[in-house]
Amino acid sequence: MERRKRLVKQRRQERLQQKKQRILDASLRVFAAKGYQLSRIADIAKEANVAYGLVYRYFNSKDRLLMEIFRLEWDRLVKEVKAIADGNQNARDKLLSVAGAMFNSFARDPKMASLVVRDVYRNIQIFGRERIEIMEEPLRIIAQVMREGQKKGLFDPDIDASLATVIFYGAIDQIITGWALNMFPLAGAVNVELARKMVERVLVNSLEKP
Amino acid sequence: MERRKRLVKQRRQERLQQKKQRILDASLRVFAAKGYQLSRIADIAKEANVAYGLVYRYFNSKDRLLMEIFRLEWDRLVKEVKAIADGNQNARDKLLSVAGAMFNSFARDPKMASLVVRDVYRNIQIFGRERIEIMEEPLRIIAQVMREGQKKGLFDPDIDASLATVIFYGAIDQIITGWALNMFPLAGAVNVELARKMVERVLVNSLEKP
Amino acid sequence: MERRKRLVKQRRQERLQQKKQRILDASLRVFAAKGYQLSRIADIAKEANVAYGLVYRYFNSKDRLLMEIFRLEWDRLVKEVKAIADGNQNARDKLLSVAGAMFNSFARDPKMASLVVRDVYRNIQIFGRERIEIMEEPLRIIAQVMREGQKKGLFDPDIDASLATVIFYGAIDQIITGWALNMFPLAGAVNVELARKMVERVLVNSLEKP
Amino acid sequence: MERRKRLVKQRRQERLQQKKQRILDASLRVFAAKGYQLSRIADIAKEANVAYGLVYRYFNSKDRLLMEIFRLEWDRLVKEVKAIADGNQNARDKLLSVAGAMFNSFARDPKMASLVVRDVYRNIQIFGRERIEIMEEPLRIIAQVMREGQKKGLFDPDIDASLATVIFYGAIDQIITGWALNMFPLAGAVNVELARKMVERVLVNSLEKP
DNA sequence: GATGAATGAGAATTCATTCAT
DNA sequence: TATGAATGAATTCTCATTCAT
Repeated sequence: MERRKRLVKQRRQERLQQKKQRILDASLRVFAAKGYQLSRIADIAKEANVAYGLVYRYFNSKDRLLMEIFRLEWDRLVKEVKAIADGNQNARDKLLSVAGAMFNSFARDPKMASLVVRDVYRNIQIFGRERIEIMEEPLRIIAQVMREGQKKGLFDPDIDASLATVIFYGAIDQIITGWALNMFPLAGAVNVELARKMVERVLVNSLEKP
Repeated sequence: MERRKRLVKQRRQERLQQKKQRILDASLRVFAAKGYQLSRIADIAKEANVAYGLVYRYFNSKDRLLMEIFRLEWDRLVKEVKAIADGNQNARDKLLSVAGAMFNSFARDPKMASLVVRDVYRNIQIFGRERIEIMEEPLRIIAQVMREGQKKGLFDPDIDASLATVIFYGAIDQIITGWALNMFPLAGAVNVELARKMVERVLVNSLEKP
Repeated sequence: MERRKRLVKQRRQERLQQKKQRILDASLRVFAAKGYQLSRIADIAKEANVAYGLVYRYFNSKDRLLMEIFRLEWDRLVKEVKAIADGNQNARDKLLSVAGAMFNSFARDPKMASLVVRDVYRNIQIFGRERIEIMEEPLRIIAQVMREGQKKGLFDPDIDASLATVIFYGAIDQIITGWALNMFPLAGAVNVELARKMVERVLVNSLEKP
Repeated sequence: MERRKRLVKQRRQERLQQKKQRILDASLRVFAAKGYQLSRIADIAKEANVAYGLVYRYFNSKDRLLMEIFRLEWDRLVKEVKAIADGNQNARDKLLSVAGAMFNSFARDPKMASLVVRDVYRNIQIFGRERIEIMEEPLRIIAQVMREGQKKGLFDPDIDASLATVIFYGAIDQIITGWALNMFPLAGAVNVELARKMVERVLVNSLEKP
């Protein structure tokens, strides 16, 4: 008797979770298609096949919805990057792994990446300082790897670590942006392997001590 | 008699031009301060000390206003970049000059750069495909320099020119973004000379044939 | 066998009654704290520790809930006032007793009185004509006492009984309102005895035949 | 030439003022008919024959609109009451004049009085403490007159001035409420003269020193 | 009976844009 | 040309009420 009750409860929980996920998925589709500003909650509700009051039960506002979508992906990425930074590889390989992780993140879910690139970024000011720090997290980690590489004698100490960090991150970000916006000159080609190789060839190698 | 008329006409023209300029300047200040979405035409009109109906006489819409602001700066930059590409330097020096031009462009007018970085860039979907091509112009030119360098035997032909272009452009763009948004790890420091040097050290050198 | 069944049934009834009472009590607290308009059913359900669907099982709507709360107290008061009017005292003492009953009603349950004063009273239009008549009941009774006093030669027949009724009722009501809203000049002091005395001194005495 | 310009400007000013007034009048009608809560800005705009954005140009919100309507009337009343209190009559005549002013205020504009009675009062909590003080202003003034009467030896010093104030004010307010809501036992009859006389007979006389 | 997820009508408010003067 | 009053479409969010479990 007890067991059955628990089962029923659990199943209900699951169904709710599914519904939340359905809204999340629908939002992603809608945001990705029309952009944050042009998306209406009504569109999302329709896409998810729920009443739009329900969107507000799960997410308190349109902003929160965007942030939640973003956090899910971003936290995963940051965690991954952090794990790489905390790993046993040398600084050089860490950077390569970070690049790989970021590229794969896009390959895995291009719509999400698109959304992050286009909307979260642009709306930084709406979300306030707190959010910016979240977005800067990968930069912090990369900077730390850069300095580690210099300390260990692997990277050239004459290189400005801050700028190198920004260059590295910007290069990767732009590649992803190019993919996301289908920009010249990357139009059409999402080749993670090549991107990794080129980052290595053009960027990472040159960090080494001459 | 004729001459006087012409003079009067000319002076009037000038006064109008001045007013248009005033609106343009005001828009830049307002957009830069609050971002495009949060800026109201009323704010701009107030800042420019004109009635807001007047904004519509000179610019057809808020979008046009942003685009026009953007075009002014962007066209200047594109022209400069194009001039560099068409010049007599070798490909390597051309890239360095392009980086320098872009950095200086920011140093000259940080607000404008901010605006471009934050708003134009991220509003691409609103402005439509046509705008994207304008924004890609520098990429086209840089790509062309890359290929020229490879053809001339200066750059390594094994490097993927498209990706190298994106990496180069992304790195510069991210540095400017970092300055504009006062982002970690560049917060506070706008050092054009150092940025140029690091781009050379980390990026451009590695393009050369080994 | 029969008896046990009845007992079980009775106990269940009681439990239900208790739950209804809990909702009623909670509503009172919530309405009193935030006012009718700003109170949400969810607040009440939370305060009562029940699901909010349950509120609808016992009360058909938010309006009904307010009315039911109100009726409980109001009916008690009206009954009391009616009993006084039907009693053996002379008209003069009846009025004093009515004033006392009203003041005590507030002293006994200030929150309820507050609610009546602030919300029921001012929501009359929402509740419709039927409700107004309920609210006018005490006025009817007081008017009747007034006329009785005049007929018996105790009160001055030149006084307009209607106006005197309204004056008497309004005075008492305002005193209670002052207490309920903590209004100047009664702020802080709830002195039923003094209020009774002053009503006698200022109002009731002057009704007598000169 | 100058003069004509000024004239044009002035006429425009007048037309604007008229429009604001038209909105104010329409609001009063709508609020009075349906009550504040049930009135929609759209109703008011329609009644005033303007677009509803315009309502927001003149009044920043629905609340402000109600408050502005209220203030216009209330300030007039308070000023009148204050003038009476500051006048040369003795305290007794001052009270009578205050009662008269309040009654006339209703007779002059019953809809307004209705609105004040039903909505401003009820929404006191929405408008916050500051508003309450405005509403208490007449009470302050009356209390002052009461005390003046006692000091001058005209009124019985054994009477509690605070309570007497509340009784006096409550009586008048209830009479007006009765008229406004067409309540028993005053239904139908708005007789300012009789009301004045009765307040004198039943209330004011009894304040005097025995 | 009890729960709380789901529904969706409803209203306030904003602001780009138009237009009469 | 210049003004700023006027317009009203568009959209978010709330919350009483219903209903499946």
